[in-house]
Formats: sequence, C-alpha cells, structure tokens
Amino acid sequence: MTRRFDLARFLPYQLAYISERVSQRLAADYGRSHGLSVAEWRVLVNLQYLGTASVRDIQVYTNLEKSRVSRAVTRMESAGFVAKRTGAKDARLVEIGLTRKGAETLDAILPSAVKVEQRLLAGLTPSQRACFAEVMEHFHRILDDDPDAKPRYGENR
Amino acid sequence: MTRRFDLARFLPYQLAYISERVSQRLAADYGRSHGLSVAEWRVLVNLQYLGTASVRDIQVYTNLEKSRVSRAVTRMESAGFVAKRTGAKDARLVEIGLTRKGAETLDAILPSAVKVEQRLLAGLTPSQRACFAEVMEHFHRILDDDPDAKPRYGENR
DNA sequence: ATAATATCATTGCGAGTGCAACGAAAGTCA
DNA sequence: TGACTTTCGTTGCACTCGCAATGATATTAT
Repeated sequence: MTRRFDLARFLPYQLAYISERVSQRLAADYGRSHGLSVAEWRVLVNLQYLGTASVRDIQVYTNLEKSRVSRAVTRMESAGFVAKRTGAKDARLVEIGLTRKGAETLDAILPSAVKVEQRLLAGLTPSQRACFAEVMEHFHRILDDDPDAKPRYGENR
Repeated sequence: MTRRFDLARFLPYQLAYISERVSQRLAADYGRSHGLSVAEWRVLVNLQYLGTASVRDIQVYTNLEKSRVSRAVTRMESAGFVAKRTGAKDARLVEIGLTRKGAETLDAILPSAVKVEQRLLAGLTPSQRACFAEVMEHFHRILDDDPDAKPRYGENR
C-alpha cells in the first residue's frame, strides 16, 4: 500500500490548477465579450504576431492539435475574424490572415489580457520573477530529456 | 493597433503549456497501462486519500465539475475500480470507495507518478523550490482578490 | 517522366465536457 | 405537520476534442 498521497501537494496537479484558474480568468474577458474559446484566442494572437500563417504554422506556435486549429480557423472564418485562401506558392497550404474585424476584436481584447498578466506579476520582486522563469525552464529541460514526454515544440519540428 | 504580442512570453500561455506537457507525461504512464483519464486518476487518488467520499467531496478536492466527477465515478465503477452505495446517514449522498482492484491499480500507478514529480524537482535548489512555491501562492492570492476569477476551492465552500 | 513517399488540411467518429434542468432527499420555518 | 428552500447526484443536449483516415498537392528517387 503506497503511502497517503495528497493531490494538493502534487506538482502536476498544482500546475494544472493554477493554469486552469488563470485561463478561466482570461476567458472571462475575451469569452464573455466576444465569444472566443481558448483555441480561437490563441489563433487570433498568433495571426497578429505572424501576419499570415498556415494551419501548420499556427499549430507549431500555439501548441494546438492541427485539427483543433483547423476547426478554430473555420469557426473564426464564419465569424468573420479571419480570411482563408489557398496558398499561392504551395497549394497544400492555406494562407490565413486577420480581417479588419478580427484585428479590431483582438485590439479590444488584448489590453485586458495584458492587464491580467500584469496584475499577476505585480508585487513579485525581480529575483522572484527570474527564479520562476528558471524553474519553468528547468521543468521543460527535464521533459526534453524524457523520451516519454512530448517534444517541446509541436509534435514535430 | 496593439503592439506585437508574443504568445510564448505570455504567462497564462506558459502556465498552460507546462501544465499540459507535464500532464501528458503523467498520462503516458497511467493512461497507457491502465486506460485512465485525468479525471479518473484524480478521483482514484482522492479516494485513497479520503478513504470514502461523496461526489461533492471529490469535486471540491479535485477541482473537477460535479458532472465530470459523476461520470468518472460511473466509468470506474463499470471498470471495477470503485464501489458506490447510497449514503447511510444522508440518502442524497453517495458513498464511494476503492475496491481491492482499484487500490491495487493505484498502487501500481502511484510510484511512477511520484517519480515523474521527483525528476522534475530534482536539481532544484531548496531556495528555488521555495521561491516557486511563493510565486504560485502569489498568483493564487491575486486571483482570490479578483471578483472575475473563480474562487480558490471548488465553486463553493 | 513516373512511381513512391512526404506534407498539409479537413473530416468522421467515438468519447468527454460544461451547462442547465431535473428529481430525490434533507433542512428550515411558521 | 406542511410548504418552501437548499443540497446532492444524474442526465440531456450541444459542443469540442483527439485520433486516425482521407484526399489533395509537393517532393524525392529511380
């Protein structure tokens, strides 16, 4: 019989919990006001960052399943946030870009998202922030060396 | 037009990413060997910790939707991991407990889960661990004070 | 050039999830 | 006691997700 195991002290659970709590807080802003899901939010942000991108580009950068990206893009196209067209140079790719409406929506959302992040980080000393970043990076490196963990960026590449 | 926004540097994304990566690594163990989902894993662990519990107890402790708990319990009952019976003192409650098979399964899984956690924490200095814990607690406190965030424990209580 | 292989995006399917509604069982209060 | 309210667990519904299979296009090798 394994010793008593307290989920609340279990690192993976702690990470999942804080992550979910922060994520929900964020969604309270962009979900309520514009009906966006997490996947859609990430796609939107990625498009602002890259300008134009294929499904695969977005998949790698946002760390979402490609089918999830594909569907998010489809939904957002119906909603008028993004425009899709077949790749000019490579017809397998899809060139996805923000519409004016998509850009405006993002501009309306981003400030509050950034504010949430700032509130979370405010009150932390520089050394605390640095330490936190170190630890996160440490976790990633451990997983990088673990053959049973998913590679750091996307499923491939 | 908001300034270029790099998702990779965005704290909520970083938290979601590390959480998901760790979670998947964990599921690689208990999912592959025993076909458990995250919800089922949490329920199992909780039952070992509490001995016997109601759906509500589990919901609060594991931070899962009550319907999610209810269904996880149903699935695990079919699988023979847990036993349900109507509450003796309060007939609204359900008394849920591990079966021998459930306990044995958990004992088979727990060590590898603990090892994953230990590998993640190994190599961190005591001050790094302390700092990390501080920062996590800090995030929670910020959210505790945020009316738009979900309360820290469950939806109520 | 042509056949074999690889890459990209979409979709069908089964399963899981959140939300709201519901029924059953306490609890409350006059 | 009897009406009203609250708590607990389940379920219907619509939706999303992951995975594998598919079709289309490019790339590579013979």
